[in-house]
Amino acid sequence: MTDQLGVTLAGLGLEPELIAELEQTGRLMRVGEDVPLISPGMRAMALPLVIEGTLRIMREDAEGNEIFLYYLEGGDACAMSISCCLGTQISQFKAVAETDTVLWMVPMNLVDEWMGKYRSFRKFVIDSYQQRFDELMQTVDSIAFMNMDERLMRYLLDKKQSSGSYVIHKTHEQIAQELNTSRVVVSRLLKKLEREEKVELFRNRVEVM
DNA sequence: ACATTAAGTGATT
DNA sequence: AATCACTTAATGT
Repeated sequence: MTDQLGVTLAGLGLEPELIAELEQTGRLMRVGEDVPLISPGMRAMALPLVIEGTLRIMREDAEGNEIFLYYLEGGDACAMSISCCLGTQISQFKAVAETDTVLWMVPMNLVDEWMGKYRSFRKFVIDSYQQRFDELMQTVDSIAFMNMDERLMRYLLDKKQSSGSYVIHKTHEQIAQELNTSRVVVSRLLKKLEREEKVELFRNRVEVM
C-alpha cells in the first residue's frame, strides 16, 4: 500500500518538523460514500484533511433543505472546521463523502498551536481559507445572479472537474436536492442541455460532453 | 406479472 | 421556476 498520506503532505509545502507532528498526532479516518461527516450543530473535534476522495460541503436549514456549496478534494483542508475551532466550535455546514474518502484528522487544539509555531501551516490555513472563500463567492453569485440553467451547468462542470470524470452518477432528484430545486425543473433543463449537445442523459447517469 | 423508482411532458400558477 | 398530474421507461422481486 502506498503512503498516500506522505504524498499528500509532501505536496503542501510544509516544514519537515510539522509533517512529522502531523503524522504523529493525526489519525486516519475512512468515510464511505454518502456518509455524512458532520451536520449543522455538531461540534467539530478535529480538522479533516482530505487525502483521497471528495467531500461535498453543503448548507442545510432546519427543514432539511440543502444547497451544494463546493467540493473538497485531495490536499484540501476543511476551512470551515477551522472557523469552528477558533470560534463557536459549532458547525454551520454539512459535509458528506461524495465518494469513499480517506481523511487525516488533526486535533483542533494542535491546529491552534501550529498556527503560531509554523509559518508554513499558518500560510496553508490562510490560503485554504482564501480558496474556500472564493469558491463560496462563486456559489453566492450563481445563486443570486444566474438562471437555473446556468447554475445547473456550473454544477455539472464543477462535479466533472472535482471527480476527474465526465460521468456523473446521480439521479435528477439528487441533483435537484443539491441545487435546492425540484426534480421536474432539473429534468427539463437537462433535456434542454441534451438538445444543445452539452450533455448526454441516461438512467442514474449524466455525461458531460 | 407486479411494484417501485427514474425520467419526460403538458398545463397551470 | 414551482407544482400537479399523468405517462413512459427501466429495474427489482
